[in-house]
Amino acid sequence: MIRIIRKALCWYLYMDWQALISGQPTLAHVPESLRQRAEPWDLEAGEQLFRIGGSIHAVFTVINGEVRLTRRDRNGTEVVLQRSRGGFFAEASLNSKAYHCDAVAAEKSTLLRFPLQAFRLALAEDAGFRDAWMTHLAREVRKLRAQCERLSLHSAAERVLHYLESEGSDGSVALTQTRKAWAAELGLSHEALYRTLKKLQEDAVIQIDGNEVTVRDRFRPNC
Amino acid sequence: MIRIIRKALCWYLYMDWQALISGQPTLAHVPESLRQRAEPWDLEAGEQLFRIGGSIHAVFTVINGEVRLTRRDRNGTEVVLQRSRGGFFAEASLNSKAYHCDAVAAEKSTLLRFPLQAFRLALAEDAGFRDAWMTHLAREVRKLRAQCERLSLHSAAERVLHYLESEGSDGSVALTQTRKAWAAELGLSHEALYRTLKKLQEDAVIQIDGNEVTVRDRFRPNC
DNA sequence: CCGCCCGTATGATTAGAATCATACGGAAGG
DNA sequence: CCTTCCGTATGATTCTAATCATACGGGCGG
Repeated sequence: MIRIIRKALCWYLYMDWQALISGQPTLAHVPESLRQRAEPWDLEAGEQLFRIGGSIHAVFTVINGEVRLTRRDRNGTEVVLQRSRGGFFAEASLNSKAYHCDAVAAEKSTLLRFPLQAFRLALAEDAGFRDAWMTHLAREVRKLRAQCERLSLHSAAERVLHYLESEGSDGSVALTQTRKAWAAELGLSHEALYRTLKKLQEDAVIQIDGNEVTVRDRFRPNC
Repeated sequence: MIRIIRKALCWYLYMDWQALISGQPTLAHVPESLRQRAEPWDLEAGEQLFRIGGSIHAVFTVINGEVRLTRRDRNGTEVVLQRSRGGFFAEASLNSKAYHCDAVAAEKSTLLRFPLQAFRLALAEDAGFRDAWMTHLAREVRKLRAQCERLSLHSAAERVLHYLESEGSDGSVALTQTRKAWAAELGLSHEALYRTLKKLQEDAVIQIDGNEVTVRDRFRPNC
């Protein structure tokens, strides 16, 4: 009887993982032993995951929804350190004893919770998982550095073109998100993005075909 | 004779490493075997480190100066993916075969060059170094995510306060860089930063004492 | 010792994005 | 089927930070 239940559970989790991996490739390398210890966690908007100073018992990844890591200054003003709409967050908590910020679900969200010790053990013992984790972190660093450079640009058009060049292949990007979300990622109001895209199209700098945005050739040097 | 030279070399490198480590704590965990294979590299302004498509033979850390990772779109416009003024850059190249961008020294710079295979070997065999590397990457991710949030803020004052809260301890930061450099990190013109600091001081929101910048208490709730 | 460069600092002007307002259409839900 | 909500889209206005200009002082090299 128990065996049957366990089988059903395994099957359920198998299905689950296939779906998760397609959204987050890093999860493909989570070893079986750690998968079995992962727990789905549903949160309502406003629910708190952990508080600053609290001891760390788990690491999390966002399946859907949004989690915000925040701090309050002594005047009570809230400062958002990080917004996560998918993937791991607070990766540095793996090497910490206590949290350095608060975490709250900004909307109805689903997370996956990995017990800290099990995660650390998996990293220590499974070389494949460890390599995947280092690769994940390195990619994240690369992506974030490019995003910082982009956000340092002062014009909306420059940010859009930087995005196409740095996130796309050969100046072409297939958008996987809404334009409002894209605007937020670019640090622009959605109105500014709509206007900029329109202008860039009119000036024949880019070409938009549904969700496919491409930088056009402008100057064809005589060669 | 060779032994003596080797000894002198070791002494020289030892001195070197102590200085390097104080600037970049991550280097403290580089194992001896890898240290011996590290080579200092001096570059003039404009000199190229590697080209897009080139195969990867080494990883680098910036000792001083500035390195820029760039790409050119097909119209020749240069896009800066990353500027590094200290520390490792292009960490993701550890897991790549070929570079995905160009790298050029933006000014006269000194780097440290680690042969790729030796670096990988050290990561695979030295658990302490590996942990330090993962910690380094995780911290970098944390810092960059906070910086992205900060750059997404639209007002100069908000960025300054966010910086004090996220990079400082208890709302207080000891600046280690010039204000011009700080302005660049905040994505502001230096003029805008000077004005904002002045205004925030006048409004008694912050207090500046040399390089020490602190958020002041404003509302003392009756408690 | 003098001149140059750079960081600091402030004023005037301007460009450009945020904000507020309004509208439309499609999807989801009652 | 109708209502509601959200993403898309555009116009008008406001506001802030970029830009240009100028000035001052300290450090460094000739």
